[in-house]
Amino acid sequence: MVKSRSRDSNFDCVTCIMRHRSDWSVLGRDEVALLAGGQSSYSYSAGESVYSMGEAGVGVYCVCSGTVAIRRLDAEGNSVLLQLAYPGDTLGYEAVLTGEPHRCNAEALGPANVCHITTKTVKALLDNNPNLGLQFLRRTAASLDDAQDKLVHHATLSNRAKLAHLLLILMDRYGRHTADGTSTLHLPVSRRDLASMIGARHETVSRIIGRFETDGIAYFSGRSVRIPQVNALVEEIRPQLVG
Amino acid sequence: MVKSRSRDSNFDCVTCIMRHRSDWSVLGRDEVALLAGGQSSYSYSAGESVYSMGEAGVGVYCVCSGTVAIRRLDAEGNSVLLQLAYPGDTLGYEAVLTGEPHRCNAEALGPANVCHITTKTVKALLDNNPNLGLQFLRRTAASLDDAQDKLVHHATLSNRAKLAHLLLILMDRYGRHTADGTSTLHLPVSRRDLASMIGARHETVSRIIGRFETDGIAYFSGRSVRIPQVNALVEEIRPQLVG
DNA sequence: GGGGCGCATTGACCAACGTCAAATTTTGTT
DNA sequence: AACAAAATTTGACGTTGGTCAATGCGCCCC
Repeated sequence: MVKSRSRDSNFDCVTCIMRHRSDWSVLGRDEVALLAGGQSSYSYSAGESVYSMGEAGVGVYCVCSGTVAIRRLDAEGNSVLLQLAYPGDTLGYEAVLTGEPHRCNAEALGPANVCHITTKTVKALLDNNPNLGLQFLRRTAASLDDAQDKLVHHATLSNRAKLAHLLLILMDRYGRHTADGTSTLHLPVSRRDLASMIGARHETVSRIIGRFETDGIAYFSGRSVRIPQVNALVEEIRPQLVG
Repeated sequence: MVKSRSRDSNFDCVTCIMRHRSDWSVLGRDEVALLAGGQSSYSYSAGESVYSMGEAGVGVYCVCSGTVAIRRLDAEGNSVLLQLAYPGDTLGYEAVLTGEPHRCNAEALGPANVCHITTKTVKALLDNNPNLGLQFLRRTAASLDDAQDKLVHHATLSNRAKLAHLLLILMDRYGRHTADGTSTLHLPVSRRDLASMIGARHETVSRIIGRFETDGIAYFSGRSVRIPQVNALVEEIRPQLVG
């Protein structure tokens, strides 16, 4: 609910390194200038909201640094963490395209820089360069694919398997491998969020963590996780192998 | 697995009524002619496959009549019904856009007419008219929104509530209201598919149906459902109302 | 430094749901 | 129409995971 981001002029699309890994990489030199002209950069600290469910879209947002959590709440106030957005990811274009209010909250998980690009600028760029729209389309299709994979997992895996799977995904971005085969991981989210990501209660996650520790699969201390054998997590995902 | 669709020349994009309710409605007269030139219409009967997971995309598909089920299978062969596609819906463009193989199966649930538009034609149209890409983007964003809603439901609702919710959604398309407030519904899918749509086992769905009948909420006979009070289904969705 | 608040852990309990198996109905095919 | 195959229903049983509640921990703000 906090919204006290502060303006930050240190980020600029023209020189932004992340731009080359983002949807905006399809833009030409002139278009990047147009982008830079319609953009403002903001600094967020942990917990600050980028946009909220129900608000009208006033533009799109591009993550320059940090991690942004995309959440949706149901009628009873249960929060589900749907996606983590990383540098280079563009957020909030659904609201701009459809004119509907935002369907999700976007919240910085830690210190983050996020650029805001006005609706007017986005529409001008989409008119100017059709490849930008196709790029958004590819990105959205990938998100849809990801969401559908999650649906399949929710339908077929146990909570234990889903947590193991989630840890493997987080390993890709937050994990470090050491020489002896041990891996460590710094979780970007709370246990409650972990629970909402796999569709379980936070008490259940606590218990699964306890069982992971007694089974020697992963050891948790706060947000630090030590995983002796990454393969052991992979094994957890198969529901039950016959024989 | 069956794939014995038959060519059918009775459908033609130029005269197709569904086109005006589809993504292709953004096309101009010349573009519709181009579309019609790169298109072939096929008749499918129940169970026939439009495309399958793992196949390379050879174009996009537009549903003219009937219902097409979009399914995904996991490693163990569990099938999850992700989406029902109706006349006017366009399928399979992810594979065309990304060059990746199809991630889902598409299968006619009953007699259906589906048009196939070649990759070449689609790419020409996308080049020609940027609005087509934006239209695809809007559609994909809507699908993503839908999938995310399902994720929230999977995380927060009981199977009973999810089945009630699914029946309400199916009512919108397959339901009929009679004068006395009773509604009837002809299910387009089997109990197994119903189960996979809500992430439950088919035995569980059978039991929930039994409880709906003893509770006087809905009466099932084959694929016919009679619902005395639609509102009773709505009540089922709230997890537990305090007081 | 001292509340106060939210997060996390743990225990006890039990309802919901999955698994296995068998019986029954429906559907499709020859 | 008869048969085979698939879908559905039902029962019995065990496990998972949700609920409620109490306690401890960590962090932020005064």
